[in-house]
Amino acid sequence: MKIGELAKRTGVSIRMLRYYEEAGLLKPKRSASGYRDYVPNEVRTVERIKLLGSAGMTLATIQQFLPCVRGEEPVFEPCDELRNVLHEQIRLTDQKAAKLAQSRAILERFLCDIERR
Amino acid sequence: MKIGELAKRTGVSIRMLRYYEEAGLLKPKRSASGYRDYVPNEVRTVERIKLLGSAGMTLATIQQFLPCVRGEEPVFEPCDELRNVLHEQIRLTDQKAAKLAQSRAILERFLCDIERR
DNA sequence: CTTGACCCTTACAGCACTGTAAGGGTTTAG
DNA sequence: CTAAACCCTTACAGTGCTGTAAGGGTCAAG
Repeated sequence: MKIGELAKRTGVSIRMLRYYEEAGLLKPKRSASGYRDYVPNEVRTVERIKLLGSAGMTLATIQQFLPCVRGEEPVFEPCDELRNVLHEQIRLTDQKAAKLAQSRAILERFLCDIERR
Repeated sequence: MKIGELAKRTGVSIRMLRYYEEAGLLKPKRSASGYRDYVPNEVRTVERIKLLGSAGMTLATIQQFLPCVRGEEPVFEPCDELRNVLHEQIRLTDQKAAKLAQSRAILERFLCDIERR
């Protein structure tokens, strides 16, 4: 499968598929002429990358995490270490959420001040 | 007051004070030799910028908002329009928070999957 | 006068993507 | 064979700050 088709099937732009590769998340073989040649399985891998990305992970983090999710078996060895990544990720998310809640409170206060002029 | 002192008093780096100016948030006079000369009042303005910034506003947004907060009187005319800015800002914040909550849920799910291997 | 502390401008770096463009091969259908 | 449709690499742009460095004036104290 060439890059264009993978892009269509996953909804991820060609640009980003190349970027994923640059980040070490995909390693497609190359045809004689240098075209990237993806195995059908990669479709799922890309879906997983999207999922992890939507969980707020950086590509670098996803790279640590992906081996764990790759393959038919959902989980395996290095996951002991990856649990930490996950906890850390959750911590970061909560932290951002807290900051956001604080921002919201400030905005709310401004709104009150203005409404009641 | 020169820039170094304003920086010390507000805890904002010199770099950022110049950046605020570039964004149109501060307009200090210049001494004969070209040094920025801030009036004492600017200390409060900078504090307000920090506050609005901590509410998640972009400098561009703060610029729209600042005239409303500037001056002794906390609020005045253009605030009818600024109410919209504020509502929009809250909407954006809620939107980010929602996305974050979603991310957290995904992470949580991963964590479960892993814990229960 | 000299030195150290300050100030000025311009501009590049970095984060984490994402788009787009330039310049140039490959493949495939007509 | 030719042209459209694809693919390749390299690299710059933009977002929204923030730091840092280069190259060069200004000011105050000794």
